[in-house]
Amino acid sequence: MGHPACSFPHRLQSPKIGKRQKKIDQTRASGSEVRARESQGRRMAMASAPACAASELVAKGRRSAAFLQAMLGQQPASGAGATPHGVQDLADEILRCCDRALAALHGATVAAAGSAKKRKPEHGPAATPATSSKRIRLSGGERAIRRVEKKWTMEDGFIWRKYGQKDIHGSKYPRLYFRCTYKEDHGCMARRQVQQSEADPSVYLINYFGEHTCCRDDDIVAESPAPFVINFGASTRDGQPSGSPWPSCNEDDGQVVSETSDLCHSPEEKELPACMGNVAELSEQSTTVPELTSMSMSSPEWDPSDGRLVWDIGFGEILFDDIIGEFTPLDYVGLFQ
DNA sequence: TTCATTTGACCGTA
DNA sequence: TACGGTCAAATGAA
Repeated sequence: MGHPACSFPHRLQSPKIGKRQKKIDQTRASGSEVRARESQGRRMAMASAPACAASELVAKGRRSAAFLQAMLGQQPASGAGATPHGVQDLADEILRCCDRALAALHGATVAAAGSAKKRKPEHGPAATPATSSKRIRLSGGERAIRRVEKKWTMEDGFIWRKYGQKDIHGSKYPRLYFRCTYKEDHGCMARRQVQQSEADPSVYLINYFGEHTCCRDDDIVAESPAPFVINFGASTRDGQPSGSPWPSCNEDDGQVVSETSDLCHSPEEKELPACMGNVAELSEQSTTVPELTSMSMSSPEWDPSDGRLVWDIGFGEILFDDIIGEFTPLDYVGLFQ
């Protein structure tokens, strides 16, 4: 399946490639078909299952911490049974850590997503889209669409194979070159370049080139685990705690499929437009996005006055409803305290 | 033993 | 000629 953006540099047809292809062919000849498929299945599982499981575990941990916090809050404010302040702080810290872990697991896109929605254009001159598409010239001379993303993690749900690293002139951090692991198996031409932001080393600037064709193979689709489904828990209009507002792995309905862009999104981006958000799409909807460097995440907090989760990400408070409601009916959102 | 990563070298472009 | 992108042998990890 060809995509204009997938055209590979013509150097790949050099004699060197013949040498490399020979090695690859040898490797293939030595391995049985069964082993290859097992390996393939393992890799595909690695692509999403661990993140899924980790997300679920962290969400569980967060629920437990939230209950603990609630229990502590029910303790009398004074008297013999009063909760030590440090314990409350500890519970808060656990919640924050869980939030950040979840954010990291899903590309930490929600902060940018939420802020992109709430943020007013006059907030800061340095606002730049976290994602952009433009045409650039590749080394081979051809042009291709690329997508640029800012993320707090290099993980995007795909399995990448690093094939190079280069110190970039005038840049403090090297640029890492990745191609899809399934380039040889499925001819997937997706590539990406990852470089740490100089302004904020915790932020990765990721350039995507080409389109993932590996994820379209029927056999892989059949082997791959169930798509990452968002479960916000049962409707809790009665206010009963029923689960985390964070996504978790669930076979229930409620899967929301986002529109696709010109490039293949990662499975998680496809399956998880809600809650954790998709920085690419959301940022494309808005013209400006706040600088990631100035954002600080904290736990969403329950506002009993109007029954909403409020999320302070450093740009003033953002209503959790605003993030979730963008994609999914609020009835799906299980609010918890 | 297999596979992924590292890293120096090579090549094309500006 | 400088720079960026890619290759592929060497190396290390599982």
